[in-house]
Amino acid sequence: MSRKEEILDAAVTIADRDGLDAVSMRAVADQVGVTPMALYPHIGSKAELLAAMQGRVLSELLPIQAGTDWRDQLRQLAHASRGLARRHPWVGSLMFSRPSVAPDAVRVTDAIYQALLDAGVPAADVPRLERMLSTFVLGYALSETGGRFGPSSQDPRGTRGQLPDGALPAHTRLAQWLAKPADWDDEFATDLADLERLIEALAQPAPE
Amino acid sequence: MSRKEEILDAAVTIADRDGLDAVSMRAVADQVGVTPMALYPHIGSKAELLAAMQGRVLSELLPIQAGTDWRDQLRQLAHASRGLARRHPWVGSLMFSRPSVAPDAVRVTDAIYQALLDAGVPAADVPRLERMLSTFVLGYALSETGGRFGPSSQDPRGTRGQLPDGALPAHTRLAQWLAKPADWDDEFATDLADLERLIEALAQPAPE
DNA sequence: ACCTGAACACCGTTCAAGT
DNA sequence: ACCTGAACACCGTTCAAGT
Repeated sequence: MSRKEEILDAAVTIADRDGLDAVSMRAVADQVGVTPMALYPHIGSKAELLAAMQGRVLSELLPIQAGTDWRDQLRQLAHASRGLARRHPWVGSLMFSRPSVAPDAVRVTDAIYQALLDAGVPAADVPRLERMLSTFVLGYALSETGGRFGPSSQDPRGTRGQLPDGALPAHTRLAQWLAKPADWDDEFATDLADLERLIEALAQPAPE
Repeated sequence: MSRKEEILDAAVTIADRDGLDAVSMRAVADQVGVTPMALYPHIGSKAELLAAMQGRVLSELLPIQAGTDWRDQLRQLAHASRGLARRHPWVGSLMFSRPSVAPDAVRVTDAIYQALLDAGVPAADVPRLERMLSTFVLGYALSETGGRFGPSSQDPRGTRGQLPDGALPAHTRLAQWLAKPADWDDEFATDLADLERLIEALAQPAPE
């Protein structure tokens, strides 16, 4: 194992255990058993270290088993991406801050393109639709791991007190459904099913 | 203007101009003309300062003009949210890290609920669909401002060299459409139109 | 080539002291 | 109540020096 891989391993371990903020050059160096400055020849800078960490965990999405059904293919990739973000809760925020150009990341994009082509989506719409789907999947995963879907996101009881009566008519009408907590697994699957129908609607009758 | 508002103004000004990383207690204190420790009685901690900044700029989405058409309503809110994220490029990352429970943010959610109810979406599906739509809109905005849609996100020519020939068959097939840069305004509008159709598909014939 | 150690210019926050 | 100033335990990174 090269020193660079050793450094990446240490950084990922720290991020998984203590969060991205705990990944300091000093902490990584400690874990490796070396002085902070010894990291620089191998990783360049902290920004490059973060990019390399992202590339490394994205490889966990591979290999993609070539399915015959585009629906299975997209579902598998979506669930795998969400799983990845749950195993490495820090990766979501990194995904939005740079293009995913690591070779393994581009392979994943290619698989999504292929699934959309198989579905019969016009070639001109494929790149846009890939961005839309990955934006949703990454956004959902980041909402879960980052805290947007956290407690009180559904039940704004505390907030309602600060607002005049009747300021939230739709919340009142939906009180019954806002009361019970969401099942994030179910919701993700249902969202994907809706998006699958969106894809079908865009597909042309003759897929080739 | 209270001291707290003065502090929030200073923090937002710095973040808009130099990015979120430039918002340090020391920098904000400097801008206000006071010592760093003088901020604490007013804002509690840096984490609370960030939350307050988020709440403050979200208020720019108000007031929501009650439109008769749910389509107009959703489109306006989506474009306004994207515009907000472009005026304050730091807000996207904050949105994903905590529930939007500021009173003004809940008003926005209520307007979306109302639009979905007007569209005829079953009440049981409304909260889920609101989360799906806002996840997409916020994710799209963050992709633009954060850098995910940045250069080389579409044309992975550099990466392709690192991969064996034929590793990216779908990219090859789509070369023609991947070559020309995307128009992010157009793409956002097209995505919204697709999502509108998704909403229509979920709507029941009798909206009441 | 690879690593160390001191230094620089920063952080958020605590604490005791001033008015 | 509001603010200051010194201090503590951190940052990322440069630089000169060692092997």
